[in-house]
Amino acid sequence: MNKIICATLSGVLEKALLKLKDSGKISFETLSQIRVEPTKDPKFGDVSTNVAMAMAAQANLPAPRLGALLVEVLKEASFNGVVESVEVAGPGFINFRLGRDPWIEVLAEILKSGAGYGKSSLGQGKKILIEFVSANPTGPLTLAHGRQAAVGDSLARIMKTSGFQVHKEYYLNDRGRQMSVLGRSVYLRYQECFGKKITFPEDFYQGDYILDLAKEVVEKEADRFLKEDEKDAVEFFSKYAGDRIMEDIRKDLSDFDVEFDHYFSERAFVATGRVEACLNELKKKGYTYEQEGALWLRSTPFGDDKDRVLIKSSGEMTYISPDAAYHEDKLRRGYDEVVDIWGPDHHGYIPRLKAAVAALGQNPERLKVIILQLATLFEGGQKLSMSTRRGEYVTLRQIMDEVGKDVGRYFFLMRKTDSHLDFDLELAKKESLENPVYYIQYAHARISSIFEKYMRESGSHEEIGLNSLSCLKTLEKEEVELIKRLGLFQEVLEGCCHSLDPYPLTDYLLKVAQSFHQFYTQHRVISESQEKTQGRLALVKAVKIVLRNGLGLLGVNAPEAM
RNA sequence: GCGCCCGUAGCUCAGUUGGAUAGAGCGACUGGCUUCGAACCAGUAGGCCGCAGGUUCAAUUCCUGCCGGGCGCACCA
Repeated sequence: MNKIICATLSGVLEKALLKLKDSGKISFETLSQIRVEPTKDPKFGDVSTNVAMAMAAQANLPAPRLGALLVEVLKEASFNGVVESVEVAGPGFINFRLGRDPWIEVLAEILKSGAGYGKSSLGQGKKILIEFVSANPTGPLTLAHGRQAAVGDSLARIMKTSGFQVHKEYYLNDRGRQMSVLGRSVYLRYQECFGKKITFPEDFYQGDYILDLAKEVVEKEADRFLKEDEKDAVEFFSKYAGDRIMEDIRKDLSDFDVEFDHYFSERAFVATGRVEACLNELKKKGYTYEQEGALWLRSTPFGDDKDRVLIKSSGEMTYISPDAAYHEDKLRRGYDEVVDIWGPDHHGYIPRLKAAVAALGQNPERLKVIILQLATLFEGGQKLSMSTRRGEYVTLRQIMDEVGKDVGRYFFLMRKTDSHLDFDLELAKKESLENPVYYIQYAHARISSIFEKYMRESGSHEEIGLNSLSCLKTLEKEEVELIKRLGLFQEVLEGCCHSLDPYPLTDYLLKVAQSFHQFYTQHRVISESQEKTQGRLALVKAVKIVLRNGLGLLGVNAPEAM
């Protein structure tokens, strides 16, 4: 909430403690850190502190007794109308109840900042590179990519708002074995189109889209690849299929409101010779050795649990070679922190990559990996099983078609990144109270409708603004709760940055909507009293601002009407 | 076997730098629209916070050991 208030109060508390010490009523050596925090339950007042409990042992007094002494001193202090009452409760908490003014200040700040409310300088301009999705261009984006896209993009938006410079990157794995298998898969289907008998290997891409791509080529190029050399043909098909699939991926992302600043091509990167240079550097530093025809990285001294192969005995690079070079490159590009979002199946890869990066002379601490747990799709309590190999999976496109972008994004974000997510399609499709997205959007639409009614009936077109706040002479319980909630916005965003997880914001917005609905059913905004009406319009406008800004960070629309 | 994640209400989950009587949504039950959108609100029922120790004024939270579930431990990516 209002940090200034908390800081002021802790200053006052400190003085009170010293005063008690001077008067000989208590004794202590060092002042333990004073914490003043918003309460979670209004019956404990608005803000509370644990000093009495923290200092009890030193002062050699029971906490409630020390609390009582402090309250006595505090009652004599002047708070300039900020604090209404102070009392000691429970095991020794000192609870403050605030007067009207601090709450009006919170609203003033929101109305003043408008679309900028929520911005902070937490990041101090630190440069962050966040890499996510990075799906191989060998098939459509799936449910799992959808969650990554939602988390990565929303986290980037939140961090930007919190004063970080954020750059979003997609690592395009457009070379290597996978691409060649893709090319071969399409090539086989192509031959099949001309009635040629083929056997389609199990580890090739099974999905229907492979056949679709083959048909496209038949249409455009007719049978010319039947005559061509297989190697040339496969090369063409790899490139063609990869490019076409990538087009679809970009379209999917764009429709999901996820825009990358940069698509980083592995093929182009390898072509620069940087990967080789890194391998040479490792050799030169003596971090490699040859064994059984392969080149190994001595990664164990850097915290890995075994050494890793960089170049296979076949002469091909393993995945780690270009990946280590890529991460070294990212760290050298001048970012303070480099964040990756990976699936849980890659978590074992973290020590390996960090070791490689460290061997290349970069500080592995600057590399942060978010392991995003999987999402399982449910329909009416029934788990939908997926198998990429069999070509049975649900695509992000299907999700968007079925539930829409707003619901999709919100659902992907409504669990911690650490937690497995059950995505209930049936619930997501419901346009009812059970669906949290509608619950929040409904609050926003309701407020819009209040303004519409007000404009219509009063004929006024004046902006409701700061000057209306003075009309709020007194505050009802529900109004205080609502304002208190609104004031927590920045802190919630800071929490998201700290834990690298947009989840807390989804929960917060739900609570803002709840506080609003509670207020709404208890009190009327537009009433007989001009003054009350003006004041409450200012209040709900502030609610609208927070909902809109918050939803925007999640990539969810804030509709005027539903 | 080793590593990571998760065990909290019937179900899905919050509870992030340790705080007061452990919360929310769904489901169940009860009540509230002549009034700004009832896509809403109020109330009731429902708990060995997986188990056992430890750290301290205070542990769902931190540490250790077990139990149960998921995932990983490649010259795959």
